[in-house]
Amino acid sequence: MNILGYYPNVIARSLANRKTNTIGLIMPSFSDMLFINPFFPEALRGISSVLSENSYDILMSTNSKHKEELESIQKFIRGKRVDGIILMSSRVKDECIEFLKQSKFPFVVIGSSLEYNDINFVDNDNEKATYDITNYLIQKGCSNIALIAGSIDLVVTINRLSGYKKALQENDIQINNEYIVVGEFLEESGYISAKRLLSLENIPDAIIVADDIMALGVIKAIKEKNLKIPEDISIASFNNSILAKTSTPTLTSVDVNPLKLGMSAASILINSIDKNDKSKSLVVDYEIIFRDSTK
Amino acid sequence: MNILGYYPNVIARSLANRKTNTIGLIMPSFSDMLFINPFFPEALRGISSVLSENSYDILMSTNSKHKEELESIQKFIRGKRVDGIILMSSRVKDECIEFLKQSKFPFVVIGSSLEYNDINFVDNDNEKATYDITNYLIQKGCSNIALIAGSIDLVVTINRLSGYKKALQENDIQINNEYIVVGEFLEESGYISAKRLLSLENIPDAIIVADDIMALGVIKAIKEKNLKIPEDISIASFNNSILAKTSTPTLTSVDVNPLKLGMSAASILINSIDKNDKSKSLVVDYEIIFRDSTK
DNA sequence: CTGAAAGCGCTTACAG
DNA sequence: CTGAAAGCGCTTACAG
Repeated sequence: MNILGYYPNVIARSLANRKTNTIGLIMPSFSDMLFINPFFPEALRGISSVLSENSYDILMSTNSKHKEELESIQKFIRGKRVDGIILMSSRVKDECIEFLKQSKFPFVVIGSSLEYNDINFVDNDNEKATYDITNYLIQKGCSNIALIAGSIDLVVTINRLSGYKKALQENDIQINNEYIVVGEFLEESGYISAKRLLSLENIPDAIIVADDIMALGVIKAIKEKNLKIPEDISIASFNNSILAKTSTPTLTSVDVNPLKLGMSAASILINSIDKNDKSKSLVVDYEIIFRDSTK
Repeated sequence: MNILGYYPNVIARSLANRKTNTIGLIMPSFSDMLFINPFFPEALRGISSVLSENSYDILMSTNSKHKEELESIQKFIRGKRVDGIILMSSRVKDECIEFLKQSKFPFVVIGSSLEYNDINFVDNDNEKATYDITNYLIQKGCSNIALIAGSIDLVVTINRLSGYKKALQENDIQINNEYIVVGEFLEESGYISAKRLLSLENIPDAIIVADDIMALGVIKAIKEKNLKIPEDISIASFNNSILAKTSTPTLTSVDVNPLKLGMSAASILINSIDKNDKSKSLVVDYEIIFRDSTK
């Protein structure tokens, strides 16, 4: 048939056999962090490579506001445009997860849900990662450890907060709520949050930051105060982007393995569609890369 | 109808009216630079926002090798899956452009073609940008100016090379082929290319680099030689990513406005589809951001 | 102007 | 096992 130049009309085929061979990718809205963050292209690369091998295409949602994410999902499902959906992030009481679960439509979350265990998801053990880092800083003699987290709506923030608190408690260090700051995944936000911490009576001797970009702002604020990193204040952050390697000082940062998160998410989803697998979750290893910003 | 919970089947509609309201996005293959580069997510953001406003969705190609790009295009078109196509980069004798033009299928290129003027495209004036930078460096007293470019297959490389040569010639500076190095858009490649330049008998007093990430490698090589930036060697690069702001020293870099490139590409394509517009091209302004890596 | 029929290009289930 | 018909869920062109 190929010799005759025949090529099947994919749309007609989809209509007939009720299979689109397309996965809907729900992007974080642009107001959101993930777009700037190198996490996103890496995860997309992982998703794309696995879907490609399995002859699935990607239909990307084009929403600019957070509210539009659910609308995109509904549009994709009701319009019968996709066989499954990948959510790139998860929130507390996530209405997208809620809707997808209720619809019994195949989906997978990069991240996890506080409300449901019986869904497909891939995630790091963010609680343990933050627990490990906090413990490490304590081991190195820090006792006034602050946390600059991302939005409190994000499940990842809740998990990290909980790992942070757990480590402090186990080491009999009082949790100081002034040391917990919530920000956005932007350099400016890191800067502002750090300035707040540095204006406290007891300034922290270590700061854990949710993302490398934010950490750059933190470094800036600390340098402005003429404090030394890591002598006066240690910094540890997340995502191990190229910024962590190139900043001054270089940043201790957690590699969350976005490529593997993306690949795993895609393959779990495909199995759930093609083989009707039960809900499955996977914990992807993280790795703490120690650099000059910690002792 | 909405009250009754009716929602049209988009697939069926597409089959009936031969319109998918979907744009195919041909991603650069992963081996390629653009994926790591912040250029890509920004351009995607621009594309996405315009398509979203016009009720178009994005079908992303999932190719991992360069050769697969053309296959993706053929699959999209023959399968009648998209109404138009956006190419994220352009090469010399680009077979994707060739095929699309021949098929008379609506498309737009982010970048330009050396072979065709009568296609839809958006691009910076890369020749002039490089011309401007080279002139600036000459004005500041540099005369041994090197160029670390990207792949020679890319049209952007050809254009920049030509702007570089033009500025040298106009200033009666001999073009030294040893000063022209071709690399990949990776830090390591910048490092290796710079080491080569620094091993020459007459080392350059200025280096123009195709991307900030590569420039980091260049900085590293120069520091290893205990040379000073910009006193001994000036550096200027492209893309004005966050790396340019945060590296030590900070980098003079060209902001190519990827957001606008993406938005313009999308709107030109939509006009070409919906209003059957003639081929149109747009030159997007660049801006040279001067920082500490140049005098 | 309205409504029923034909058609988009496939797949599937069924008659032979 | 093969081949023609019915059906996927819309839109479009046409008869009334």
